[in-house]
Amino acid sequence: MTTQEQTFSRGQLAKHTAVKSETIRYYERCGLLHAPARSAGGHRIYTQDDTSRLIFIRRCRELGFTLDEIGSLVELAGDENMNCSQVRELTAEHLLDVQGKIKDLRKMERMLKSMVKQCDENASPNCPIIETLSN
Amino acid sequence: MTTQEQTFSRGQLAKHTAVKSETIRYYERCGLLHAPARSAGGHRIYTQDDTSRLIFIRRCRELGFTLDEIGSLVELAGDENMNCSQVRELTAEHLLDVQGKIKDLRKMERMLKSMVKQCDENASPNCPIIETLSN
DNA sequence: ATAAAACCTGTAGTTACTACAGGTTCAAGT
DNA sequence: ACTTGAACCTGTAGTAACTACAGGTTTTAT
Repeated sequence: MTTQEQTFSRGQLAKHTAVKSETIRYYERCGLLHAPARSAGGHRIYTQDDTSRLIFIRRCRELGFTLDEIGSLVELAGDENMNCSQVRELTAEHLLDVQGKIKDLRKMERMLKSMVKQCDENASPNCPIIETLSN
Repeated sequence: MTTQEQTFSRGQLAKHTAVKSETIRYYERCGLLHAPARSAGGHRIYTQDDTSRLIFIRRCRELGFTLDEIGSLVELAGDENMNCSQVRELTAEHLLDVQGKIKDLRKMERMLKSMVKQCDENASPNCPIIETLSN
């Protein structure tokens, strides 16, 4: 007796994984998801495995990994004799990336804050924000 | 006697403003820069005014404003009876945007840091990063 | 049996550029 | 005056990660 595995339509998979159904199709085109089985009428049929994989992908996206990076992670995750250090390296590299972005944004934040503040304290008819931007 | 104003080719404008020459063409297509005068042979001829405007645009970009937002800012800046409060509002809104992004990135940073740390402390053969991502 | 919801495909739009290809003009040196 | 190489011209396509159609087919529920 084979275990009867649960299957899902694209819409159902979308609900279970919180990934939009159009995005699922997109991930298939990108090669992040395997092409699934099809019904007689041509509708995609997904399995539990697809659910796990898609949730994995979604988590990675939430952490800001690019689809390319996720491709590598998925591959590494599925590798029998997986090299944990490669995963660590990929993650550490991405962390640096994120930290770089934070640094840039904080600089913007400082500038913007000071501009708004200047504006609030301003009495002259000239807009201090425009002045700052024009120099 | 009319003041002889200095003019620039696209490449020269690019050098003066630190904006790439292809980008200048792009900004013109977007309507951020006016279509400039042309030489007999069809080359663009820029003036000091274009320089100022482009530097303004570059500063805005450095602060993370979108081209749409910059369009509004440029317009407001050129308005005789400009409403400073509109500029302030646009800036304050953008500041919130930036702060939101920082918040998101910091969350990612925390997660990624903890994943890398787990990995470093790990002795088991399973990769803790992959485990975390798979749940 | 019917009707609505969900699905199918392929394509085009989004942001802010960047990178050609294939041709023309300009500036400098001889 | 002539030549040559750099800079310019146009239009189009590519990037990332989706999203949003249009126009048609299948499933599902009543």
